[in-house]
Amino acid sequence: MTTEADHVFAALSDPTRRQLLEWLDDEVATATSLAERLPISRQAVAKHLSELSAAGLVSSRREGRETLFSVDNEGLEPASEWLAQRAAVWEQRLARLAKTARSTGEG
Amino acid sequence: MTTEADHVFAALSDPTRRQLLEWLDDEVATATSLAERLPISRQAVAKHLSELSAAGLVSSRREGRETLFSVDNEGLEPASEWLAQRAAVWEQRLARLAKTARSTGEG
DNA sequence: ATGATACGCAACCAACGAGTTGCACGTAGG
DNA sequence: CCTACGTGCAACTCGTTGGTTGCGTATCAT
Repeated sequence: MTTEADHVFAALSDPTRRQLLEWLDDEVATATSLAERLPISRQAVAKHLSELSAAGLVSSRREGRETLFSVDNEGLEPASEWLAQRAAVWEQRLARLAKTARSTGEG
Repeated sequence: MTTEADHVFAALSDPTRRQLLEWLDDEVATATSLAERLPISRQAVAKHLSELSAAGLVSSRREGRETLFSVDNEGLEPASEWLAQRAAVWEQRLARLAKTARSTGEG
């Protein structure tokens, strides 16, 4: 089952892309300005932004000759949902274990 | 900055590996038994399990001629921590926005 | 009009990822 | 002992990915 979570998790697996997301939390920026703070080319950054965009994590709007990128934190939902579900299973299991321990210990 | 989150997110980006984690939530299993439910070879599954292990998401113990894999949900923390922080920034930003809207609207 | 700036597209490359097959080694059981 | 089973390791293929460079084009300012 290939779902959205694939792309979101894949997008987040790269430290450069996570860095970009963190920067874009604070400001709207262009690929060029972001590339200046990184040891890679503008095109490399543009590719990363394109992948983030495909994953629904950033959106862009053209303004004159610039393309402004902004963060789209709602896009994180598929990933955090999956994680939350895992955590739920996990905590539920712990709770059940505790319950069993209590009943066997007290009963 | 290459951190643990890299491997965790990368591990989760593959639907087969997420499936394996979900199965291993319910039971302890061998690579062979898991491969029987998937359209891929045992070795392919073993590789996935190896990657999950490297990411700290599963652990294994040898028992006779079998290798039993079990889930290690604590390994999800680096990923969920990062996501939680993003969510926090996001909500804080919304709260600040709401506050500004209120003050400019009422003041 | 000209030059500088910001962009997008395409080709190319090295490295990695997911998958396969083949084989050798330990272990369980007739 | 011998066979069958389960595993691990290595080699190989093939598509993807992160990176580069080069080029063409649109926009802004002089």
